[in-house]
Amino acid sequence: MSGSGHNGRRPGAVSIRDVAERAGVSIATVSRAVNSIPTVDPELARRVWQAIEEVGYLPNTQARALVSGRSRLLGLIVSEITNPFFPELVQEFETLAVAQGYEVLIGSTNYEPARTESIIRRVLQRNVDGVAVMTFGIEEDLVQKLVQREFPLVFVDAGPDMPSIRVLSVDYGEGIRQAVQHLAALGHRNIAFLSGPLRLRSAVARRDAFLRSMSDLGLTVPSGHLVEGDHTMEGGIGAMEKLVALPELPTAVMCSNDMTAIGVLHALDKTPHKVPGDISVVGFDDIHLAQFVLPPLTTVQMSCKDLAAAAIDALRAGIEPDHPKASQKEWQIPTRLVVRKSSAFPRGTLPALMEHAAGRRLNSDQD
Amino acid sequence: MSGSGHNGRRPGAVSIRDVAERAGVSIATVSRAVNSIPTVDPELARRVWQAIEEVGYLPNTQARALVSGRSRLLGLIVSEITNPFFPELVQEFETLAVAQGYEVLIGSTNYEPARTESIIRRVLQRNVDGVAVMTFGIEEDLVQKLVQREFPLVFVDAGPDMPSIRVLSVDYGEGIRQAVQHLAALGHRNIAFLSGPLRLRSAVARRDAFLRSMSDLGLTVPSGHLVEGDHTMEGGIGAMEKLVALPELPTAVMCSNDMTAIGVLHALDKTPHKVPGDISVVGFDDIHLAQFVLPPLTTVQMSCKDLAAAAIDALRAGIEPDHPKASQKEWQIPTRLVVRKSSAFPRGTLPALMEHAAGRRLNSDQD
DNA sequence: ATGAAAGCGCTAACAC
DNA sequence: GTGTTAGCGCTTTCAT
Repeated sequence: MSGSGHNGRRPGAVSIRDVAERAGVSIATVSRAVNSIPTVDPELARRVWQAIEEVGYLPNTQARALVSGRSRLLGLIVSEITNPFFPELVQEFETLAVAQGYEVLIGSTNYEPARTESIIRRVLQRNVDGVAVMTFGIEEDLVQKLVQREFPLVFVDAGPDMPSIRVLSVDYGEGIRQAVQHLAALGHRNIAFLSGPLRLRSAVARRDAFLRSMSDLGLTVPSGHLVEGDHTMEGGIGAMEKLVALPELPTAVMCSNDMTAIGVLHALDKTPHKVPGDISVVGFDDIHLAQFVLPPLTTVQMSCKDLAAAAIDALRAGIEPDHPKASQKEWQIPTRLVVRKSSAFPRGTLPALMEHAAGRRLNSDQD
Repeated sequence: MSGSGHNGRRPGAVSIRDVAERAGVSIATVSRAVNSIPTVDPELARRVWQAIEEVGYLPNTQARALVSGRSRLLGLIVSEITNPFFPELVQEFETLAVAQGYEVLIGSTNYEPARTESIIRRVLQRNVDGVAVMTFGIEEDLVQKLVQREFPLVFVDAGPDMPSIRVLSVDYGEGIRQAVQHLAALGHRNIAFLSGPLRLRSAVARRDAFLRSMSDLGLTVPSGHLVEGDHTMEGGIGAMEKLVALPELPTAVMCSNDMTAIGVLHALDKTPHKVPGDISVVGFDDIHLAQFVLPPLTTVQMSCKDLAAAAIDALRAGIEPDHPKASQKEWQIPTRLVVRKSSAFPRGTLPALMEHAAGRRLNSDQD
């Protein structure tokens, strides 16, 4: 075994030299075989692969990264990994990244500047090839430091207009319009909206999309029916309690995300109001949990898979010099309504009186 | 700028040579200053740090790892990142690791051999310093390959008896005993158990702890009241539906994890049985969600923070030659009952008749 | 206390 | 087509 330098090298470790020696070739040939360079003699290649097998060789990623200048490491920055939406995103991102030969360095900011700072440093030091910032909000410092180093960067919704920056543009409008139209078609005229924290760009975008959809239909939203939440279940409970305390209750509530909607379900469970009989509830995100709450949640789907796939595609476009989409700057992410059981006719409408017959046809998901 | 080799070095990157040049010292001195070697002249050190500041130098982790033989990378292998327990664990693990100067390479096996295989390869190639296997089950191949390379390894519950392996020993018995005694004290005699998938060592341990606690109290469990679930909400729903179909319903149901218990809550919501009026439900894990379901879940807490802290401590004990606990092989993880609102007197018992008065005193959590 | 130089494992240019 | 070699950025001897 060749490795016996001054350092604490792991005893079991095997280097390219061990393979070369065993196969009776030079280390360059081993390297070429490993990297599938076509010009290597088939017979030699065979010997190399056999030697690799025999000694259990695995190329050292650090060394590769050092010499090639590419770490094959992708940074993924999310706000909080405890919010159920993010693990699903992380999972998809990781799966796709690994499938494409990349590793993922995850950091969650928790909206804390200190953590954000630390993540940036780590990402820089590990020399990641690119960073996807999926915080759904602007973190100014973060942008600054990263932009300055000319890292390929992907943002959601946001994005200073710089050459190294690509943007995933979520089409909030489409899904939310579908949802509002769905509720309006059922007969709802009085629809409240529980927003996310308005410092988040995406929360503002969702709220605005809702207001636009409403006014397009000639519907108005009294200011009391626009409540700011914080994208947590607790926030949803709090926001709904505010709504319930109002003299006039809306017949439907749309939420900026599913966790908020689930909070609404919980808050209403403590009141005599039934979902969807008295109040319809619509979420946003379509997290896994949404299908399993009671009643199953009607929600606007923003597919984690779409998001993750687009993020990686955009990142690679920035990383790999001759990627087909190297000059593309924007990736569109669609959204769409998924109708389940938390939305129905408002009580007292004619369709509601005919509920048994009509409900089957109009409010159908899987039946 | 020194860096202009043959490779695609990032334009903004700054190397140790740039700092040395700027400070008018050798790269060795820069290295020493950066690593706080005491023998470096204070004045020179000051100049070095100033230069570092000016050029925005960050040491390249790959190079450091290559020469030192230590990557300061910790592998964390979990079963499925979509199960809510794991993100919480990952979050804690990551926070603690970063605070202690380590990075985390996460992999989720999803119980798929192909993914497991890929994770091992990645972990080996990135030359992680140690791996925490928190899958709560044995994955034979995984153990084999990792053990063979003499990686410092941490397992939960399991663990072949090898020098490089440390074990986190979760004390399932204590928390589960507390839970069973809690239910028995309330008057329950007929307690069912919904286990996890029995191929998981930890699921078997939980079930056995339950059975032991029951027999210690002289209580028996008819075989129909022992149902195998799969640690998902869907599984909990399915298992509870089986139980409901039985001629004699238990008055309390203990579950192998919280997701199963939440499934039980959902299943019962579709029946006339009320929780906790008709049936008490107890979970295991104490995930974040447990406090927010309806009713808030009485559960056995296995603290993620404890688990993560112990895992990192154990890993470092194996990695760092003169760690105080270098020879310790086992870390104890306590569990404890957290009483919330999903457990109460069985209907028809005397205490239940006096519920209003007694419930306050005996079934208290935060009131 | 400081600098020169070797070398970690690998890739890529260059020579043959 | 293959081997030799320089060098990625850094730490760590070994001289001084």
